[in-house]
Amino acid sequence: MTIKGIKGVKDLLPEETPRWRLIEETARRWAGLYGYREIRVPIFEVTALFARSIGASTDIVEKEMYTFPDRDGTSLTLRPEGTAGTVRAYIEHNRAADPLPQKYFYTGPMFRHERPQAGRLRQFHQFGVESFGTADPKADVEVIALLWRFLSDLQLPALTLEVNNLGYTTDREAYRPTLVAYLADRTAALCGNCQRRIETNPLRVLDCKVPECRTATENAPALADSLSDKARAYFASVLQGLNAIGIPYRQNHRLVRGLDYYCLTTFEVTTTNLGAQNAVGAGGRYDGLVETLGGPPTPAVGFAVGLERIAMMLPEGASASSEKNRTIYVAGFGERGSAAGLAALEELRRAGVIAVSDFRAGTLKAHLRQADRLGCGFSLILGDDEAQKGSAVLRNMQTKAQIETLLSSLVSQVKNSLASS
RNA sequence: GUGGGUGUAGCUCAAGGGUAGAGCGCCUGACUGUGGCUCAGGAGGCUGCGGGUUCGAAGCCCGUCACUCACCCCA
Repeated sequence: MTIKGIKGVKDLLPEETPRWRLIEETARRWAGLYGYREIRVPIFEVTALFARSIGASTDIVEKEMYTFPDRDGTSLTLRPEGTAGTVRAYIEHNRAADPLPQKYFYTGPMFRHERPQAGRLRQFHQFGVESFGTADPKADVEVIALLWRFLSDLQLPALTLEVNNLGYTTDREAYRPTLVAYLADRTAALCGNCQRRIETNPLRVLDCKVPECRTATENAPALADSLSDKARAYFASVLQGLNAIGIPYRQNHRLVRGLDYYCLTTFEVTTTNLGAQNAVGAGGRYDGLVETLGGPPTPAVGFAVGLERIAMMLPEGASASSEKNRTIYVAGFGERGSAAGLAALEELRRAGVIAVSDFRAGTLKAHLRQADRLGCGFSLILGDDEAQKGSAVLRNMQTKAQIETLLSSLVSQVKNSLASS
């Protein structure tokens, strides 16, 4: 029995990595343009970190974490998301004491033990940003703008931005009983899951996709109606900011995030063709989290996007710039020719020219076939005859034009040809 | 955790009880030092695995594993 990869964990083969580089480079570029700096935090942390930040009763913590004991018995967990570790690092290094705006981005693998399906894996990748220490609604606007510009730049189809106001914790605590009372009156009309949710997470009932639940909650009391003036004013400023900079959004009063730490602004960007999933990225404000994890009271906003989901949506031909036509294939054959070819390869590479060869090929025909398959712009033909003369033949693979060049002036000749093609 | 679908050549898929096939890809030759195109030839399979039914199983039955989609939940 040969060893295979783990369920829900995928290899990215060389054919696909250019698409991924395009996504990652675009993400880094936009994050940089907005003044976010990269942070790299560990891929695993003490389990308690995630339990405390994400929320002990969320699905992620209850049943989806890769948790294992360290040798001394400490419970460790592969990170299921990026915010917890970033916050931990922020606190641990006392970044609050630094007078600069604390704006971070991260990218990397996350782990959740779920049943894999389209757009959902056990090891998946996220890009995310966190803005610490700014309570101004402009910080929310900035984060949303960054998310929107980044995804728009990639030309993902049918992007929609939905925003909602969850209010302050006290607002939700005030609203919860009225919602529960409303739902309790019509449990029969709700799906089984929602009947359970009345206890565990009543707000989520509003976000249920089952049509019966949607109609049943049609006239439910809205969270928006029981928000405090302060929360309303805050959210109004966020919307005003989005209007001012031309970010199109839709208000969705039913939008509820799955993680416990969100407050005030929440948002989600959806798109099509993601199978049953439709969220590419989501985020919100989480003012209480830093304090919950033992840091000073710190306002914060952030988002995360799923890189696999972006990759699924990316137009077919999209990829980072190709290097193929700038590559020169060295066809060294025959005893002296292949020896001279090896030297030429190395010389070209040290001079900054992308140079390749297939050492399995023994004949010129086989070499040129490989050059063609690799899509190289030029081939350097170097057989025994040329080696004897101290020369080589440089062939333009498109035009078939060939020029003979001395090996002593190889690099300059090749660079000239590459530049003029 | 629950349910559906699918497992046949490197890839995409045919064959629905009677010798396992096609397209693409790969290798060789036509072209002995010139790629793509064309033509001719060739290699490649315990039909996921284990049992059962049958004279005979890729096919039917049972089990099992893998992949996949969906529920749940989420990025």
